[in-house]
Amino acid sequence: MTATLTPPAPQGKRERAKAANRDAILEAARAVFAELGYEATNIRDIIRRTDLAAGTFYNYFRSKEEVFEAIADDSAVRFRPLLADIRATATNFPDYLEGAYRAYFSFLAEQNEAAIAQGAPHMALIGVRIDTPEMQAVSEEIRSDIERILDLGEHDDLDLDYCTAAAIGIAREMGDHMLKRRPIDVDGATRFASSLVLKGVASLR
Amino acid sequence: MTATLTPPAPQGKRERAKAANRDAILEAARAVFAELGYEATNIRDIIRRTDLAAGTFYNYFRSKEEVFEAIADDSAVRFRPLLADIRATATNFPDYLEGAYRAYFSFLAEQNEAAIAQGAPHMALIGVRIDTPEMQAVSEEIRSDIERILDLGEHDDLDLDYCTAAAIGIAREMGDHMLKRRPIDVDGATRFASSLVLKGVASLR
DNA sequence: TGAAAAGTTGACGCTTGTTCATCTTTTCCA
DNA sequence: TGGAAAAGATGAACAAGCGTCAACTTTTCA
Repeated sequence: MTATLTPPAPQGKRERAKAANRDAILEAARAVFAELGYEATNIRDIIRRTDLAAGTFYNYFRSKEEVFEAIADDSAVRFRPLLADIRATATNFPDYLEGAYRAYFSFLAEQNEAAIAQGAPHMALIGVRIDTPEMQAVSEEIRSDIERILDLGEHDDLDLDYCTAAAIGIAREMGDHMLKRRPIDVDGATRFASSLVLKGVASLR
Repeated sequence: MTATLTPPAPQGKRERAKAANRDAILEAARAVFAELGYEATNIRDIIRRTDLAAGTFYNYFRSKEEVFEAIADDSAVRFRPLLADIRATATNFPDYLEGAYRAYFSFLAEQNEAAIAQGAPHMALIGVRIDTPEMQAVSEEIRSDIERILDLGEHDDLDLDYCTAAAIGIAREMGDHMLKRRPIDVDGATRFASSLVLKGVASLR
């Protein structure tokens, strides 16, 4: 699928090896989870796909659950800069909304490109959702983006928290459905989601 | 928490025992998952809370994952009749929407009552979502409810699938947030969700 | 009433998780 | 540049937990 974002400097050999090992484990885990599903996967399956020894796994992750979370977290880490771009560009709410949804739906499509191409054998990661710290950070960014760009005043009683939750819920659920359609229609999903929220929110202020 | 819906007739002794055992396992599993979290729980932890033997577990479920799914499924099974009530009563879209959201949010609050009362020790089941057959059935019911009640014609090009997904995504995500607030505000969540969707959808037709 | 069917039991063998003493590689400073 | 110290990898060994199954108990039914 995709390698983890490499931090800027190619530091000492030790640190590079560490990053590479971590990536190798994540990469292998992604593949195995997709192939066997979460429950059926065991740590030896994961480590066998790398050229590392069993014990090494525990230098990086404490359990299968932790690798799984790291994979999810990793996605959030890679998504953040895309969202930052939108934030930097959009000057009004409609543009922000549309940009953010498009960014998310395209990201999702890319992420699942490989799985989709080979007919989605297990899709282990679709339908099971987890909340990681990085994902929460993204939520909070979106929340403050909305607050700023809508320029919410004292007596605007739009419930910002619910508003963010609703927008994100739409993205998640629609994202799953979008991935199930052929051809994958990022555009349609983006238009649908952004106008729904735009008009819905307008009526709530 | 809550016992599984008991089927009408109290049949032969054998069948009654089977249902009771299954319920006992589900009940124990719910408690243990909530206490230890999913990953930390093992099958013996679950079986120890019942007066059954280890081997008996495998007469009912194949794995920990399967019990987990059964718990989720069970929720959907209990939710369905509530939704059926709404369907039977509501004659227009706004009423249906509001009724369905209220039913869902109250159901959610009740489900988590126990956990909330004791300060939510682990909340193992919040933040991890899974899709079970019963849950998909509920989705499909909602989809056809919307279709019928909006009386979608040939050239209405509202995307029914996305529409359902969006409405459900809002419920799920807002539901999590609602549970985190004190006091729990079913009313506020219901109003927010239903007007958002109502106005949003109106603009999309 | 008793024989067959259904279901339960828990000890056992085997898979998987986790640790750790040892070895290899890298760092860094004289 | 040499070599001691630190960091980290290795995999065999041990521990924990899974899932099976032969024996046993309970229920059904003719």
